[in-house]
Amino acid sequence: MQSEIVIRALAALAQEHRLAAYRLLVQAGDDGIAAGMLAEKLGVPASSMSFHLAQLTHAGLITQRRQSRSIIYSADYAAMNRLMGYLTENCCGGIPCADDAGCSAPPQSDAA
Amino acid sequence: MQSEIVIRALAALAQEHRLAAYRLLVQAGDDGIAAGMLAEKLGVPASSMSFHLAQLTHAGLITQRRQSRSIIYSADYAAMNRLMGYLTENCCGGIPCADDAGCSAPPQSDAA
DNA sequence: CCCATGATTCGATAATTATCGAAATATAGG
DNA sequence: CCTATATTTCGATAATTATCGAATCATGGG
Repeated sequence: MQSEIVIRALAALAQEHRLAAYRLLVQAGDDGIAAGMLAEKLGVPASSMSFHLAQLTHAGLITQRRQSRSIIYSADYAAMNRLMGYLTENCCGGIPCADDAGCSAPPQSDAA
Repeated sequence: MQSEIVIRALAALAQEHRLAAYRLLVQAGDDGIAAGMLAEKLGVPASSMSFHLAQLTHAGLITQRRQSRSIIYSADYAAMNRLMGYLTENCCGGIPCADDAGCSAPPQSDAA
């Protein structure tokens, strides 16, 4: 995983409406949620919601599928896990971390 | 954990130099790294580095301590773990996630 | 084909964030 | 006390990002 996509993912999540949308999608699971429904739940105009969903999609954090006239968005859990792995990579320089540090990053074999 | 601090943390990490600095600190462990050394390693002017370190500090992701004339920064692992917990909170709406989804968020009792 | 619905794209504007030199602050040593 | 070092604060400017209405595109039904 390279830092450019990581930054895009972090930037995508670092915004009130996008974070809220992402969390709703995480909780929704594979069913996903339609764009219009997200806009309604968050009280955001459709065009703004679309802009935010595009950012999340471009960052690889969510996926979209069309279902009739609606576009259903879903969280991509694997992407989130790659992101977390990247952030804790080589934690503590390989020294076994104290438990209370909670540093539990698994060794990343696909590290860039 | 409330979303405001989460957004601050994500925004703090969503920047090239700050992400690089944070990762160096994660790998450095408790020894930490001095501000000047970080600036040198990243090829960033001292004043810019200071600005970025302030953002990370304000987000609660790193801590600082003075050691003689230097200020040593260290990663706060617990903060990172809280952040990850928040992002995967209530993953899949409580439905046991598929293994390949890698969704391993523990139940967050201190969830906001 | 026409109309309604759901969503995205466009374009202009407002708001936020990054950059970096110069000046200021803190610490240490002679 | 004076000087050197390490870092932060200030201030001005550049760059990026968010917002939202209007226009456009895609789908489905009558």
